[in-house]
Amino acid sequence: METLTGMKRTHHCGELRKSDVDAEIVLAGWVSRRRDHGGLIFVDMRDRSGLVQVVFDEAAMGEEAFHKAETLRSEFVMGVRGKVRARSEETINPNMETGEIEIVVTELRILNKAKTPPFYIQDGVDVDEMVRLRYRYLDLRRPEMQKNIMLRHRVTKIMRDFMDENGFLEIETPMLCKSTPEGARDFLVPSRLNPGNFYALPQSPQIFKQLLMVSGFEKYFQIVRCFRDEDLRADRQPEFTQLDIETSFMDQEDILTLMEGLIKDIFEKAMGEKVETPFLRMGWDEAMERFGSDKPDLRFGMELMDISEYVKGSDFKVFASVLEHGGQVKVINVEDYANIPRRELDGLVEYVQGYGAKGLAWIQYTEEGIKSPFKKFYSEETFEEIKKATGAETGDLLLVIADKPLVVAQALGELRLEMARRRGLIDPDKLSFLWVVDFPMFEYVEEDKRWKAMHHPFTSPREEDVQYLKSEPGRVKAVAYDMVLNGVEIGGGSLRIYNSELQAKVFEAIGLSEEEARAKFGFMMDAFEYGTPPHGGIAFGLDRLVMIMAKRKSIRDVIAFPKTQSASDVMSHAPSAVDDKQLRELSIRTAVAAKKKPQEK
RNA sequence: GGCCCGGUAGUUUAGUUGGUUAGAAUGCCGCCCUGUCACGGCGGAGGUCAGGGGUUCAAGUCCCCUUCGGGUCGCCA
Repeated sequence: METLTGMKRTHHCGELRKSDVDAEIVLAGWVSRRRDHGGLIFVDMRDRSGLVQVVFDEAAMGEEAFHKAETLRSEFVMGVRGKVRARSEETINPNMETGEIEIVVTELRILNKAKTPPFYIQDGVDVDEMVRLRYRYLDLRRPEMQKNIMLRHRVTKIMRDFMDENGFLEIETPMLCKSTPEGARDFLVPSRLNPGNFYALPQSPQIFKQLLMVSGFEKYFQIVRCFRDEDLRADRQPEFTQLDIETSFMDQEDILTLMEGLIKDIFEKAMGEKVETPFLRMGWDEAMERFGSDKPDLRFGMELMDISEYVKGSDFKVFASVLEHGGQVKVINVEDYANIPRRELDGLVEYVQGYGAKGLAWIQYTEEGIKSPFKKFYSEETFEEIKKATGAETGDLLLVIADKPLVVAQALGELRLEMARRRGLIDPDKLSFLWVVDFPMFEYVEEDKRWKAMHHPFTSPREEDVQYLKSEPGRVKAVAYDMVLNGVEIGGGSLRIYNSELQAKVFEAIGLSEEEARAKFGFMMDAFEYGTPPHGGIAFGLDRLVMIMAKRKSIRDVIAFPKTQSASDVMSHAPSAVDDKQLRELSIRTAVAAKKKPQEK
C-alpha cells in the first residue's frame, strides 16, 4: 500500500465548485462508485463533505498508473492529485452538488484496500437495521448518517456557546453515584474495594446540580450522559444525553424565556429555521382537557370535546354508568370521514383498547343520515345538538369514548394522533412549540395505594397550594414545566424546594418516612441547611431534539453507537459474560450462570 | 412481563394447496468497452431457507420450543 507522504490534501470532495476550475488539487477519501469504460474510468470519490467525480484517463495518465486505477473497488481509500475541470454541457450531472466539475487525475495513491461492504454506502439504503448496526462503522459512513452526526455536533456546540454567553459554567458530576431506588431502575456497578456494595450510574445529575447551587455556582450546565435500566423504545435508549441546566435566583418565567432563546438559537444557527418566541404556555389541565395529552401535538386541531351533557340520562347503559361513576363522554371530530369503512372502525376499537378504553363508539353524519351504534337511544334532536356543539358538519365522523377522565384522555388523545396521521393532517415541516406548565405535584398510584411525585420529590409545589399538601395532595400543582415540540417532550424542569421544612412535608405526602428520607437523601438535606438559594432548572433530551431536527423516526439514527431493543450492541456484543476471576475480585457470586449469548461471527 | 410483526444467496426479496434441481434483482468474480453518473454487453460463482424438535411418503411452506431484530402496552421519580 502507498502513503500520502508528500501529498497534502488541499480540498474536500464535496466543496469543489465551478470557481475551482483549473486548480491543482489533492483529495483523500473513499471510492463510492466506479464506472469502468475500458480506457476511461469514472470514480465517485467520497469524504465527509460529499462526492465528486474523478476521472482516470489512460491516454492522459499513462498505462502504468491507469492499471492501478483499474484495481480500485468500492470503499478503497485513495489519495488523488489532479486538476479541476469544467464538465461539458452534456455531461453535467444536475443531481450532484459538484456535478458541474470533475477531477482529471494525474496521480493516484491507493492508501488501503477494502473488503466488499455488506451494503452500499449511500443514502436511502433498504437494509435491515440489524445489519446496519452490526456494521455501524460503515452505516455511519453513509452521507445521511454523517449529516445526522454532524448536526448533533453543531447543536451541542451552539448549546455550549449559548450557555457560556449567558454566564453558565460547565461542571462535571460523577458517573459513579449512590443508588436511590425511586423512579427508574438503576444500572449498578459493583465496587471492588467495598465488597458487596454498588454504585449506580446516574439517571440524571439532579442532586449534584442542586448541590452546585448550594455551593454558589449560580449557573450550571452540562451535556451529560444519563442511564436508565428500563425497556427501550424508538425514542428511548438505556443511555442518553441531556443538556442539564440549573440556576439560582431565577423564577419560572426567567427560565422559560432563557430556554426559548436557546432553542431559537439552535434552530436558526444549526438549520436556518426561524422560531417564533415566546412559546404558548398551556396549563396541564387544559392540555389534558383539550388534547388528552401532557405533550400535545399542536400541528393540527381535532381537539377533544365533552358531550356528556347531551348523552346523560338515557337508557344507553354504557354512557349512563360511566357518567354515574364520575366519568365523561368525549369526542373528536374527524372531518370529512363519515364514510369511513366499517373494517377500519373495527380496527379503531382495537386501537383504543390498547390504551385502556373499553370500547369506541361513533357518529357518522352522512348525506344519507346519521349512523351510530347508539342511535336508537337518542332523539334526532340530540344528534343535532351534538352536531352543533361540536361544530361537526355533514360528512364528518365523531369518534366517541366514554370512561374515567384519565382513560378518555389517553385513549382519545392517542386516537387523535392516529387519525391525524391517517388523514394526513400533520405537516412534517411545521415546528410547533409550547410549554406545558402547572403539572400536578403528585399522581396516585393505585397499585401501591399512595401518592407519588409526578416529577421528582425536590420539585417545588406552587406557593398557593402548599396548604393542601396534607389534606388534598391531588389538588397541589407543581412549579414544573415541559417544553413540547410536535408532540414530543424535549425538555422538562422545575423550581426546586430549598426549604427543609417544605421538603419534609413533601416527603411525608409521598409516604416517605423521616428515616427513609434521611437514608436516601440525608446528605442533600444536610447540605440544604447551610444557606440554599432558591433555584430551579431544566433538562433537554439531546437525542430527541436532534431526532426531530433531522426528521428521523428513531433516536438510533442520531446516536453514533446505539443499542438494540434488548439493550445490546450487535457490533461489539455488549453486554457479555465475564471471567470468574473478574467476578471473584468483585466479590460477586453468580446467582445464575450467565446466559450464553450467541456470538455472531 | 403481555400483545403484534418479521428472519430465505453479501444485500433486498419471490416462493402457490406441503410435491422435480429454492427463482429474481442487485452486489461480487472474469472478459470486453473512452463520457458514464443506478454506465453498458457477455459469462460465472454464490443458499445451515435463524436454530432445535415434531407431523408427513415428502416441510422454506403446517405445529411446538428457542433465539435474534422491530413496533407497542406495562415500565420510564
